Amino acid sequence: MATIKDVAKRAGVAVSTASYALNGIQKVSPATVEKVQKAAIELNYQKNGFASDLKRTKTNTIALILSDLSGPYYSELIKGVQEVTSANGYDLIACSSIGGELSTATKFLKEKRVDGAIILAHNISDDLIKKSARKDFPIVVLDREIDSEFVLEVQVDNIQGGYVATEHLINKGHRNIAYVSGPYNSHDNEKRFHGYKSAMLDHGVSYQSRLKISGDFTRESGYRATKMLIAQQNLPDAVFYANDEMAIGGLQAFSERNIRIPEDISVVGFDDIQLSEYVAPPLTTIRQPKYEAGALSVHLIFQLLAGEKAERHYSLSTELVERKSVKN
Amino acid sequence: MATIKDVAKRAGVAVSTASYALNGIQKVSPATVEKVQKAAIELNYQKNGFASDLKRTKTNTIALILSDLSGPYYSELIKGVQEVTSANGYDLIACSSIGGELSTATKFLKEKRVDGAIILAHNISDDLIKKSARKDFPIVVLDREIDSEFVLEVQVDNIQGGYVATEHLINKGHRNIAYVSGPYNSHDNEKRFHGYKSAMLDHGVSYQSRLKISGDFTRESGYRATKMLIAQQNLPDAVFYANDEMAIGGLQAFSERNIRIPEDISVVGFDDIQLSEYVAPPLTTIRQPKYEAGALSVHLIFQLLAGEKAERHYSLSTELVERKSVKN
DNA sequence: CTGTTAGCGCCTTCAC
DNA sequence: GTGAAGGCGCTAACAG
Repeated sequence: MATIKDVAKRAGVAVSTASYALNGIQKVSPATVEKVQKAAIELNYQKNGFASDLKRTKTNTIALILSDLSGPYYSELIKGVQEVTSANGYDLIACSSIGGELSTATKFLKEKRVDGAIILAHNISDDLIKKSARKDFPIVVLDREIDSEFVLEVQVDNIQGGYVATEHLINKGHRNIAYVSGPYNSHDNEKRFHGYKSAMLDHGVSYQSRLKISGDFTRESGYRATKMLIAQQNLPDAVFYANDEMAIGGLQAFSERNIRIPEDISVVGFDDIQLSEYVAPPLTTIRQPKYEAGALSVHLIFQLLAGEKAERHYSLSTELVERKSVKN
Repeated sequence: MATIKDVAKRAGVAVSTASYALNGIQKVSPATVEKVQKAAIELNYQKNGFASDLKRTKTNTIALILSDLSGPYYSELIKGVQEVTSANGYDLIACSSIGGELSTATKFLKEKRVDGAIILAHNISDDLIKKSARKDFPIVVLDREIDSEFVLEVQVDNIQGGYVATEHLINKGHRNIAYVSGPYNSHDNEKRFHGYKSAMLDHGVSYQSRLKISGDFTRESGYRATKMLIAQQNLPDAVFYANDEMAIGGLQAFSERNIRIPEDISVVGFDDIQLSEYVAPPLTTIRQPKYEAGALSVHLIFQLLAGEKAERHYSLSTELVERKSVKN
């Protein structure tokens, strides 16, 4: 592997001159630049990224940290992040936090292998995030609240989403509305639940704790929760699932028992994942502005990197997507 | 930012000793190790990853290069790669090749910011791959053939897949079978088509070029191609779409014209994407061993990195998934 | 077991 | 406009 030294030698100049020439710094004569470039090509020279980063203490790349790279859910989010990142001439790498403390994500955070990070990964601790963030290493969190000067929060308004979903059900004449929850440690779940309860309250519908069934955001758990609901005999008028995956699991459970959606019972989900449009019946759900969340997050990172100030908290609103799983 | 020097000073030892202690090299007394660790914690020391990589000329991370990080298609593949990578104590980063020559992917390849790469991205040139690969930087390509000592090819047996799909249609009594193709520059498409033709030939079914309709792997193109097919009046008995996305577009076109699947016409796709199970009717298709492809690829990288020899070409076989889009 | 020291490859003052 | 030299933070001989 040729180094800049080799190039300099071959071009018959000093290393510094070669460096200037290669980096387009207006300090060398055109003739010299050409000589250097020629030598570089002849030697198939490629700069060593690490050495360069080490020296400049800047990587020009930002990381997107996800708990699971393979989740189809992130598609839109990634797109938003990617577009803005490259529009600003930065590089983006995605890394997974699987493995917790030993994960690639943790390593990149701790060792500052990037200039900033966007995090949507439960299994990265608040503590690590707080410790890692600093002026020249801003972090945006998408799934939690962290009180630190260099950590910004971009959130989807889950309370409003939960409220709208529930209100829709109420407006369609439903009163007895069950809530299938996400895991207890999920912020998102808590807020959706909060919205659900508020809507009930505001419309004079009474909430009883038996209406809350616990799930964990997986399809399987939605299936199980629904089975349980069915087994308990007295079925509610409608079910609000804290996410689409669980709703799809629920749909399956209902269909196995020949309970028709929406004739016998109405269903609404949350997220608007791609599948929701295709299941039978197509799922009425709450769309999250994922692309926007991604794009905004990177924007903020660049803002902080540029030394500008920014609000610490952002809330993006959701939108009801009406399809066919709610009785009219 | 504290450096190892600061730690050493605070612990009252030499830098090398601190380095050994921090890296768990059996050369320092337990007492010293403790002293050093204490100092490190007090100073909130974090090693600088670049400096470390620079010195070791090894990053312990491999890159997965995809043309579009946001494609849901890759889910399984990524999982395979991820699991094997972390099982070997390596880190994985995913990066996109959007932007071609200027992309993050290109930069990582050129600057050797990782120890090896797995590539599934049309817009990275063969030339760049050939130039980048070397003994200590093995590359696995998933979507093409490249003749170079340090580039390995892992492929799905598309010919066999195309053959099996077509044969299935023939076995079910179809004779007049259309093929909706992917883009012309796609290796995968070409092989699937090849399989299709072989199966026809082997079963004494004649192929005419009018049976081949061109598409480009997008849902939209499947929709358009199907519209065209319908407009031409004399509908075939069955359509083999070169991928599921197009088949799903086709399903929609048929449904708009009230052409029933599979009563009026049979359909088979290719890929077995998640959606295929949920569309109406559920799509009969060819499953690709994506997880296996990912896992195998990383395995091979590690093998080469360890200096072992490996076959240069691998072919993984596909499998027919029978659902409801083919008439019995 | 511990300390000294020489780079890894590059960038960047500072003199000339 | 060009060259010499120092150092980014870390590791790994080598000596003691």
